[in-house]
Amino acid sequence: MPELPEVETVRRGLLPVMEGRRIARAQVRRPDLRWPFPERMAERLTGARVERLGRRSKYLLLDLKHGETLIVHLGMSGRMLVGGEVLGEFHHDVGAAPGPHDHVVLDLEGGPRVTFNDARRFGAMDLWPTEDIGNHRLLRALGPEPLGNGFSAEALARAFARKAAPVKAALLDQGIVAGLGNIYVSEALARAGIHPARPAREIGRDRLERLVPAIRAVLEEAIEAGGSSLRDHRQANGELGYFQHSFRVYDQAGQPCRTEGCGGTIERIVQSGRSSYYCPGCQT
DNA sequence: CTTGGGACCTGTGAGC
DNA sequence: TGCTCACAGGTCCCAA
Repeated sequence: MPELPEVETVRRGLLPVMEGRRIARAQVRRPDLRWPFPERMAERLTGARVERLGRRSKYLLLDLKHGETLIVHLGMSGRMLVGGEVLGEFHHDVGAAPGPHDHVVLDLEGGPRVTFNDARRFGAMDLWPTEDIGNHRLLRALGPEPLGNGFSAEALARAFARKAAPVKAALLDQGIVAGLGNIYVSEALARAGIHPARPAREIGRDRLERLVPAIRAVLEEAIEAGGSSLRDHRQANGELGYFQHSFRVYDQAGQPCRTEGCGGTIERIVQSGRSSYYCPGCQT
């Protein structure tokens, strides 16, 4: 579910609710998500003030006043509910009582209740010293932020230099660039005119110079649109999650290519067990 | 070292 | 209506 734009949308939604506020009470309703929760997580969160709410790749980072950071990953189906609103996955269930998938509940002092809900439980949470956050096992091997200064055609050229793997797989590798997922890789490759099966090392410098801004543009536009909402029937908040209407190829198999004068038809292929979408007419 | 496949989970929609 | 199957926005871990 959530790739960088969706996680950033969640962060922006939580910001006014959580930043600067104390967690009056934390409830942990099961022992684990993908991994066991850290020792005594509820106690360590209770009473903690959220100093800063940041993001690294697809991870939310809540810096707490006592020097620990709460690391949150939404996995495939993780959502954050604020009061009755859903941030991150824009399905609804507004106002529903705590359900079987409401795993962590945070009651903020003078603020609403924030609930972490994750049906599939591929998500994760951990607590780690803020000063050492870069060494956390989940964060230490991440590549550059695609919207940051460390990401460039030069950086991609170095990472792709001896990679025989398809460019689709290379861009999903979080150690090469952090935050892209299945949707935005397909969308970025479509914008750059690159076939997803092309071996990464075969892509020339000129095309990498097009790929980098294509990645940045698609992420920025998606953030602007509040991310992408798939498989939802309706929205609680009309301002959120409209980027799915701007997909050029993702989930568009059989549809005509939107590129001017192309006339191709979008195809779906499977690469390392995951769907890739592209236009055979204008992606080479 | 690289690469691909399996594993982890639950929910949903299509087809019969 | 109810069943089965394919598939879903991620990524760790391990075998080849």
